[in-house]
Amino acid sequence: MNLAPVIKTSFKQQMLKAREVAIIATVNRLLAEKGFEAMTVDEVAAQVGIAKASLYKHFSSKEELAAAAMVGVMRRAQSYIRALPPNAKPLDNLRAVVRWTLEVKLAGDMPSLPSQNSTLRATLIANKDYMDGLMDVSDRLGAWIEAAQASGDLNPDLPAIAILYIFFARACDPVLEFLRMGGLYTDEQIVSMVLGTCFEGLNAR
Amino acid sequence: MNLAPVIKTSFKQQMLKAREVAIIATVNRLLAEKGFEAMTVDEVAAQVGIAKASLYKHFSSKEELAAAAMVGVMRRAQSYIRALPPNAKPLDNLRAVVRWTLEVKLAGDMPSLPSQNSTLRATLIANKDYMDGLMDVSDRLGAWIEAAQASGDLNPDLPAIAILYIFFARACDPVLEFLRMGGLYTDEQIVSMVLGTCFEGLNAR
DNA sequence: GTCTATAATCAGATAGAC
DNA sequence: GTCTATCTGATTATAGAC
Repeated sequence: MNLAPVIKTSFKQQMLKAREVAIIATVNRLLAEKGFEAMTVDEVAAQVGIAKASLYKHFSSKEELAAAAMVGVMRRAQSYIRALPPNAKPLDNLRAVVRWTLEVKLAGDMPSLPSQNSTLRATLIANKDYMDGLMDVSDRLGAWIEAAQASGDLNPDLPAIAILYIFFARACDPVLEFLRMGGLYTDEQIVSMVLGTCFEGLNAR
Repeated sequence: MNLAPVIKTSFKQQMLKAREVAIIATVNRLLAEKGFEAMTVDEVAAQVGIAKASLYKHFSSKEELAAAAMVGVMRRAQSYIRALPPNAKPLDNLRAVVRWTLEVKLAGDMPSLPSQNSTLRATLIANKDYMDGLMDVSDRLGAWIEAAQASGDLNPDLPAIAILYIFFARACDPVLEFLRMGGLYTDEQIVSMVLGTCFEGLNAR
């Protein structure tokens, strides 16, 4: 039996897959650094080390490129959340998720989307992987939020959805960069401060 | 005596000034709506109702245009802060400033800058009016923050600069839009929730 | 200063050979 | 699928008449 053809095909596919991973990683970093509007497709191609036309064989538009990066980070969030202990205190798991978000952002791995870009929003909303991930994350966090409110850990007067949004907003909190720019604090200190004020507020206790 | 020339000049200058005000107002709104990158000079000219070339007689670049809007909002912030009662509790004044920021943003009047745009940053840093305003605001808020920490109202374990940054970050907090999009809450409720969680945190008390 | 018309450039996307 | 070369349209900025 001659297995060469199938092996060759598989190898080729692996290479293609690896290239796509490299592309998405580059897009992810550029989205984190400068955002969707400022990121150019030329730049992505140059940093990946391939021709721009080749990019368009993998992804049909700049929006699809960004969406792929967003799906990636959503998947990572899902993995992280699923790996958390199901029997832990809901509040502890929520704090862990927020901490994870802040750490990813501080590491420069959190792609940032423009607040209002209709074409990109449309692409994301049409992306089943992204929307499924978003729903899954929202449902899991939502359940913990309600449990934490019921057990008297989180403020029960706030709508759960508001708390959820406040968590999501940590993914684009500029305070992290502001503090890092000052150069006075370690990343761990910065994360601790922002995490602490998120849950405990600014007031003295 | 013939006063016609001087009157005519003054009137002309008033018209020019009014036009500049209209331009800046338009830029302010567009910056709030879509941000610097997505805003186009054509759009500004069209909405003001003048030719694009005329815009460039008033402002030498798109960056200068944006900077003018930023100077405007900074001046308004200064006015608001200066009008606050100097003998009030520092914490009360700080809450008032944060509330004002949230209300301006919710009203669609808070211009939003891209996190990292080198050319725009350079223009802003080179703009004396902007930097002076920023320093003034920072100094005044900084003094209140330290006073509130000393009096046991704000958490004294946090660096004052971190608290200041957290206040500044309310000017681009996406939670406001998120909550408004849901359509379940009034603007006043939204402001109250975000203001409350900023100072009191998410935890139950 | 305002206008129309146009330059100059840049960025997203594609054609077509290999 | 990858490349070079190119198209197309949008966008910043300016020339020059009035």
